[in-house]
Amino acid sequence: MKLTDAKLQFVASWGAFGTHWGINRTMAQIHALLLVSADPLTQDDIMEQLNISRGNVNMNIRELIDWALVDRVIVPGERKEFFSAEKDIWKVSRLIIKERKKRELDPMLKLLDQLKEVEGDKKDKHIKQFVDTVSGIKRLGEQADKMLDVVIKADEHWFVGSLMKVFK
Amino acid sequence: MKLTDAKLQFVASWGAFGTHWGINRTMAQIHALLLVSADPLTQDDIMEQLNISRGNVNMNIRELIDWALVDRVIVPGERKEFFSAEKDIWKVSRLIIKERKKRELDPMLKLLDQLKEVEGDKKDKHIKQFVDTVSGIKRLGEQADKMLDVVIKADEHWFVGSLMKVFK
DNA sequence: TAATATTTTCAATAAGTTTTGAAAATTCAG
DNA sequence: CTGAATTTTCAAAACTTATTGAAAATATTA
Repeated sequence: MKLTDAKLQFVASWGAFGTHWGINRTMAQIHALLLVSADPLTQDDIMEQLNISRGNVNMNIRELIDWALVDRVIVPGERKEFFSAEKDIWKVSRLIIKERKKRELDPMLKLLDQLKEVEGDKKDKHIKQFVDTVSGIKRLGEQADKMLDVVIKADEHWFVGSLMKVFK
Repeated sequence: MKLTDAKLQFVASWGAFGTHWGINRTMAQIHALLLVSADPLTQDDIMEQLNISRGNVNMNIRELIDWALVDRVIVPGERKEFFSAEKDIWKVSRLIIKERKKRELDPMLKLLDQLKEVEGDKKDKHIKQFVDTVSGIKRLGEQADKMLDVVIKADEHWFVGSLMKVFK
């Protein structure tokens, strides 16, 4: 397979993949394109390669910068802005985990804490089922939370070396 | 907070949560409702409690059964079908991990394998960047794959006991 | 400073996804 | 078997989300 086709397929698949993870298709595609590009690209490069509008590129690039997955790059002698993706894939995954944890897991744990405080007789089977379910999810979430904190702080070497002993 | 309100809020939040994970809002809401219900419910119960149409309930229940998160329950003397959610939340999370791994991670790894075989001079910086990125993602994916396999097979006791020693 | 290039915004529109509801199919009791 | 209850299907409608593109804002050069 030729490089151009391989890139196209990678970008398309990464985009489809993203949609299963609550990430907008174009954002994932732009990210994929920048990941496999050796040099930084301009908005026009991205517009052209992905066949999308300027506004679309602009908004999604900003979102990627927000997630710290993409950086603005100054190219001396060039007036346009260039963009480049963080290439260390372990760092990328840590950035994504960190952001999603903050946006999703943390608020969910806060809510579950409140819901446990439901009024009524804890012996009543309907109350009991509710409290048990909510508590169970909370315990699971807290374990996930701890685990993700460790992963976020780990580097690849530690991760593969130390953690993977457990996961033989 | 009263049980009825707490349930409503749980169902609504779980639904919103689901949309960040590529899961349709109603499917997540039905799942949430069944999780906190002490007894199995019929399609009519769910229609009434969530204010949604019969067709909608039917399609989403089928999807939940597909994921093995919900079971049809026969209630003796009743003509209608009843539905009940798997209540062990650790088992639930393992079922979800298993299914998403199969549907998403496994195909992605297969694709990455093909893309590594791109034609051309591996010394060329554009080829190199592509191969390096794809290989890096593949390595990450393989570690995740192994780790998830262990988690899928683990029970809560092992998980909390043994894994959490690593994650002090 | 003015002229020009570049980036950003956002209302309108398009595309994609979910939901409805009524008709068709199936199941079940008598 | 018959008829009522129940479940399933799926085309059309409603809703949600993503995209466009042109105008406004900003930055850069001379």
